[in-house]
Formats: sequence, C-alpha cells, structure tokens
Amino acid sequence: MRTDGRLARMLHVLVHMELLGGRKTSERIALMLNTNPVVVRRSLGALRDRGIVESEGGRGGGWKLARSLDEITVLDVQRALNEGAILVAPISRDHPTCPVECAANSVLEEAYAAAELELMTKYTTMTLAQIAAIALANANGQAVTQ
Amino acid sequence: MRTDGRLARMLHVLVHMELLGGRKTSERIALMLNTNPVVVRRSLGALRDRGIVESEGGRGGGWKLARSLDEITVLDVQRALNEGAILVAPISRDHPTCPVECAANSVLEEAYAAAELELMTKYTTMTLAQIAAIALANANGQAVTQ
DNA sequence: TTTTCCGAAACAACAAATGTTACGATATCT
DNA sequence: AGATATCGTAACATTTGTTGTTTCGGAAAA
Repeated sequence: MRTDGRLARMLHVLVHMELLGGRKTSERIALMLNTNPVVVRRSLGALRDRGIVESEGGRGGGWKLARSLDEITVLDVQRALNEGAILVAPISRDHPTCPVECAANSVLEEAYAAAELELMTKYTTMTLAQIAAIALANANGQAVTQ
Repeated sequence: MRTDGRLARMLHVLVHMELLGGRKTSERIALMLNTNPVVVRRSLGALRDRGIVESEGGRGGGWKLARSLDEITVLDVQRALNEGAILVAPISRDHPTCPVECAANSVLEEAYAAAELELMTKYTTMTLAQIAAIALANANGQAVTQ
C-alpha cells in the first residue's frame, strides 16, 4: 500500500512557506512537492478549515500561514488531515462473536493504543518551528528555499 | 486501503488450533476465518517457514501447531508474516535533498520509532497462551470452538 | 476584459491485501 | 492401481484509499 504522505508533505510545505514568506500559489507549492496543484489544494484546503493556513483566490492570490510556526504542532496538522486515530489496529472481523477472535483483537487494540499514545506525545510536543530549526541546522549554510 | 488482517487472523486461528487439537485442513480453517483455503495456505505457509506450524499434504493432511501456545509470542507471528518494520513512518520523498523535507521526515521517523518500540514491547511479552486465557475468560462457559 | 488564482467535480492510475479459479504433487484409503 | 483428499502454487480479479490529471466555474486584480 502506498503510505499516506500527506502529513509529511504538509509539514514540509508549511516550513517552506514560513522561510519564503508571503503568499504562495498552488502551482509553486506543487513544484516543492513534485506533484500538481490540485493535490496541493486538497491538502491545504483541509489545513485552512482548521485555521492553519489561509487562501485567497484571484490574481495575486495563493496560500499563506495563519499562525506562526511555533503555534503549529505536528498534531495540529495531523488532525486537520484526519480526525480519526493515527494508527489503526489491524484487527479481524471474520466472526465478531467468536471469543477467540475478540481476545486476539483486544490484545492488538491494546498494543496499538499504547503505540498511538507514544505518537501523540511526540506529535503534541513537536512544533513546526522545531522542524524549521532542524532544517536550518542540517542545511549548514546551503540554501533551504527552492 | 484495507488494513492488513493477517496477524489478527493468524492469532485467532492458532488459538483455535490448540483448543480444537489435532490436524486442521485449510478448508476447515477457512471457515473459521470466513475466507477460502488459498488465503489460509498463504499465511499459514509463512508461519510454517518459521517453525510455528507444520503442514502435511495428502489425504488426512492439514495443519497443526509445532509448539505450544506459551512458546509463541505475538511477535513470532508478526515476524513470520512480515520481516520488516511493523509501523512505517509516512515520510515523503519528493525532494530527497531538501533539508526541510529531511527535517520533517526525521521527526516522523523518530515518533514512529518510539511507537514501534512500544508495539514491540507488547508483542514480545504477549503469548498466544495469554490470548487463549482471555478468550476462555470472555467465553464464560460458552463454547469457544466452532 | 483579460489574466491569475482557488474550488470542486470527475475519473484514471496505482499499490497491497484479499478473493477466486485452476491445476499439479503427494499421501492415504479401498 | 485407482480414487480421494490435501497442500503448493500460479494467475488473475476485486477492493479500497491516496495520488495524479483534466476540466470546469468563480473571484480578484491588472
């Protein structure tokens, strides 16, 4: 299965938007993500609904951040893209009334709940400002903008 | 995408195999899993390669456990089905040399590594015997075999 | 009024597990 | 030996969600 790359892409783009400043068109952002403008609008549209970015149509329009990077956590972006659980326990539903299937599922659910808690902790504490700082450190003087 | 239900199905089936005892045909197991024999052979074949079950062809053949349930952990079954990581961080690969993309990816990788560690801990400590015990407790006197 | 933009619908491409059919190999039973 | 029951395996269809693509319409600015 192709992994869902929307979260990584949005983190990537949001940091670039801050570093570059100003408004960015979907076309321009699509180049950053090596994809096309419609895909960009789909994901950024979800972020707009959660107050992370703002969009404006018409000539000179485009996208810009609605908050500063230190006010956006990874969890904010994740939630904008997907309200539900981050991890889904790979349970089976072949015989929902079978006590054995239920027991096996409950063990998996418990394990995944613990894993998700770990993820949530990381996502909650990590802001986009921190990602930007890592990027700048990695860059070592190379240009980060594109 | 459809979640990968092989682990849950195998846990389910292995416990049933112990409770029922003796050899089980793929056909019989397929009924437990509400699927068909070929799907069963695919997954159980992987478990056989890891010494969890044994198979025998020909009339009277079928599948049986190669170890007792308390010698099989959830991790053993997981590893038999899939050697690789259990969780895969949803990173992007749009511009692999971009420091910003790398920074975003590294944050996700770190979070997922922590989550996977949590999963591994649970998977390592949980044996199929424990799942069987939970199932029997849940059953409360109902029949667990089918 | 023309040019840029986003918004949204519609549909194809793709990936991975699952479902299904079919046939060969092998072991057991009569 | 021949019939029967099983696994082993190949080949292909189905399913489901993300991604990619085309094509409009609408709005804002020049």
